Amino acid sequence: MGEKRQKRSSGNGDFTRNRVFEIAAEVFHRKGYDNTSMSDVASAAGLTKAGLYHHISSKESLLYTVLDYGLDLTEAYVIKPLEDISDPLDRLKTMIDLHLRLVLEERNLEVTGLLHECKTLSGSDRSRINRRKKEYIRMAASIIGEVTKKYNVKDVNPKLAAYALLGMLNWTYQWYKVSGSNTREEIVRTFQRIFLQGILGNAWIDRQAKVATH
Amino acid sequence: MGEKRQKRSSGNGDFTRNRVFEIAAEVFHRKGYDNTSMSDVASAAGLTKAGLYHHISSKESLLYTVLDYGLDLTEAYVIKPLEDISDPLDRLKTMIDLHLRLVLEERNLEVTGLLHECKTLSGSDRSRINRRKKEYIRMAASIIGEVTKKYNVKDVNPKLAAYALLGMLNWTYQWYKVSGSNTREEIVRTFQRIFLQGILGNAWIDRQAKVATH
DNA sequence: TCAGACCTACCGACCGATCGGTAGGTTAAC
DNA sequence: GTTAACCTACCGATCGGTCGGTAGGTCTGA
Repeated sequence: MGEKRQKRSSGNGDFTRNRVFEIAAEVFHRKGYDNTSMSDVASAAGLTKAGLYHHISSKESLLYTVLDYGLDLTEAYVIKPLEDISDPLDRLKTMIDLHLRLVLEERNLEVTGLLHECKTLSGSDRSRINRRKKEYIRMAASIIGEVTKKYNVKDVNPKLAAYALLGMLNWTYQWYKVSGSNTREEIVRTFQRIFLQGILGNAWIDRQAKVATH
Repeated sequence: MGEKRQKRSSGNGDFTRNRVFEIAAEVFHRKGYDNTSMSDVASAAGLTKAGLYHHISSKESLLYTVLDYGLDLTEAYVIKPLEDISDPLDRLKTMIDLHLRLVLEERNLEVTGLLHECKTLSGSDRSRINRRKKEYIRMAASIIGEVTKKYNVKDVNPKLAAYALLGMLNWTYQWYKVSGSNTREEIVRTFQRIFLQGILGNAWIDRQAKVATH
């Protein structure tokens, strides 16, 4: 947001367009999508409404772009890095870490926070977003399933556990303040402990004891 | 919702008013507050807009009433019953049970689900709602603190744990379907296990073993 | 090199629709 | 006849979106 205002010229279309997306994400997050008028977005971007509409086609498409970008972030910052981790428990532990770092980062929070209130999207747009969200849940449940299998935990439904975990992680946007008293590291540590000890029990406790003596 | 349409008459004011609140909660929940027009609420209640305004003073006050009622429900269905339970662990376990039963009940979901998107409220209304919400968080953290103290758990921050728990519980409104494959009982059992074993570890496992042999 | 065609980027003014809310009248019960 | 419970008809404001037009850069050909 610290970028200098560019002189009007041809050829910097993508620059302005991306700037519009960033600003729209911030304004939508701050005021809520429905409470944000296109004039609000325009003036926050240093444009008039007509000027804004030169870059986008509709308010809804603007929201869709922002939400889709939020899912791109999730893929880049969480899903992709996990592919390199072979041990299920390490993968799950890292997933909690990366997911929290994503949603607690101020710049990303503006985007990812919006993902939970996309009722406004209609038809195909909404189902495209929902499909990507469900894929993420599926991934989480799959990791949890591998972990419980490896440690022989029988009485945990992976899908339900995934819902519990995503609730813990995503709910942070309701209470986390960057300037608050909880550091990100403390949150990560606490949530990892609650969830992993929660599903694994003794297996987790033994492992922690082993790590401590090394 | 199954109530017969009443003939116009004097003296049934409270009846109609409460009906308006219930219907407004349902419509707000289904379409979102900002996307719901007062004509929508009115026609859902079998009134015209002017007729609706005979019973309420503004759209915002209507939302406030609904949210406040949601917190009344929480107090009646969760907070009050807990006061009779002296053992901290029992109290925490029961709280998870009651909270889930509250938010998974279709009729209440319409009201409690709205509590998470009250950005629209302005000034004193919002702070009044937020105060009651914070009181609930404080209560949860306090119970957790008692439990960890009793079982000598040192490395769990009760406030952070409370946020984790409320995340698990409240996030259900994002995925729970009454007709879905998970029964309420299964959800309650799983969430109790994950959270209680998550913060207590061996103490919880030992206790479960003891209960099983009795 | 320079005129002119063409482009992107943007603006002021405006549109139809819809919003929350109201003024003032009507009906029915007591 | 008073009053609660509604109605029809309307208001000003604001919404998402568009229109015609313009400033100024770029490309092309003579």
